[in-house]
Amino acid sequence: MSRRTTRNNIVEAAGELFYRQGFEHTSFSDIADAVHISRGNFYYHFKSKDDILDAVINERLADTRKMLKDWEAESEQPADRIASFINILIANRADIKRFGCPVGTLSTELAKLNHASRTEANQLFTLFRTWLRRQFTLLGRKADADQLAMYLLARSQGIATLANAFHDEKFIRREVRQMCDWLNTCAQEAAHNAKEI
Amino acid sequence: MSRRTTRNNIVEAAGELFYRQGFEHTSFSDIADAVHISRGNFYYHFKSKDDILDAVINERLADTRKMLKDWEAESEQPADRIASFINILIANRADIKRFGCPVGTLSTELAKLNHASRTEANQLFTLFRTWLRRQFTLLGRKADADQLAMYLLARSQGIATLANAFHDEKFIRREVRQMCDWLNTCAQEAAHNAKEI
DNA sequence: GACTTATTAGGACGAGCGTCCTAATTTTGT
DNA sequence: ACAAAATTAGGACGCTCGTCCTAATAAGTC
Repeated sequence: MSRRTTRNNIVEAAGELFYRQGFEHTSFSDIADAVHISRGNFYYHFKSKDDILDAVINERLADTRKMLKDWEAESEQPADRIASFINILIANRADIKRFGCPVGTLSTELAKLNHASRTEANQLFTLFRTWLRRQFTLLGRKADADQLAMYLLARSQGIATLANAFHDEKFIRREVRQMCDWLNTCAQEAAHNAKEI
Repeated sequence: MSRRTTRNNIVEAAGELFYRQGFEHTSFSDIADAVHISRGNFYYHFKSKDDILDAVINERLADTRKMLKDWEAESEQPADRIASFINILIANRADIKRFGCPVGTLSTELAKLNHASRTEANQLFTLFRTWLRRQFTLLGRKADADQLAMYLLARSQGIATLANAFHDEKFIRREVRQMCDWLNTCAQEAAHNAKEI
């Protein structure tokens, strides 16, 4: 897809390091070592560390938009699409156990730093929220679609936080199973309501 | 209770700053300004910054133990005690909106820093987990007490994370209401099961 | 009131940080 | 092949950090 430019390498390595070690705790030297370039050379591609962060966030936003689009293409049924969302916890369980949720932990860190890019980072949450809301609407839960979206987002966040704290993958599996059950109940209720009308 | 010593002042101010700005992002100068003491003078009371963190964590552990004990003393019914837990989200909603959950955000940060006191900090989670588990057991849900405890912990964490990201207190109120409903259902089921036996 | 101990102030230190500058090198276009 | 442009390396900078040291002051003891 995108060419293997130095700039891309920097963004990729920085994104990974920001996720694993946190934004503040990641230095230019860390990134330079990962990309195998000189430290002082960053400023040809970016004008500051914050600038790198913005690039990382924008890439994540683009990746997320693509992922959500793919999920819509892959599944006809909104319930199946929502299930795709739930299952990222399973797909990324090893990383989540070690580093938490990439979206949530970044949002939390930037909030503490009172960082200018807070808002940008929180757009990641908004992306999921809006997308989930639409799926729940399609499912026939227009009235409380946003509440359901937020419920699912919050629950996923909590699972990631605790899985990370307790280093427990099995907890993720169990909770995902419960969330899938909940989703089925949700879908059945919606179908039942639809019949009544 | 505890005397107003310089040491106590340091721990208190550091605890507050670690919560608001994060551990790493809080410098000795920040704490010194808050306590109105000289910067170099910390090392009479503590031997390192990590040492201050340990003191902060230990104080939080002690405070939490006391709080849990008080909840047990205040309420006879386990369901009411669990409700006390749920309601800290309401009591602390303003701080949670601004800074997230003190337990969760510290755990998340120390995980990224791979800090030696990670384990200590996560004891805070364990405290709540064990206590909640006991209450659910008393409620008659011995078989899945731990799962219910983890569910409640995780959900609370997620609510705090999203309330912080979206700067939304109303979301806290709504979710707390739902959790209380869930708790009531939980208690009724338990009572029903008890009758059958 | 002198002496010992406890506590504080304030600055020095070395290291690491983000940033910036310039010279060298590689790539590109003709 | 050569000039222009793009890219990189490497070090200098000013600053802040955690840490440490020592002199000054306050508190407590006999």
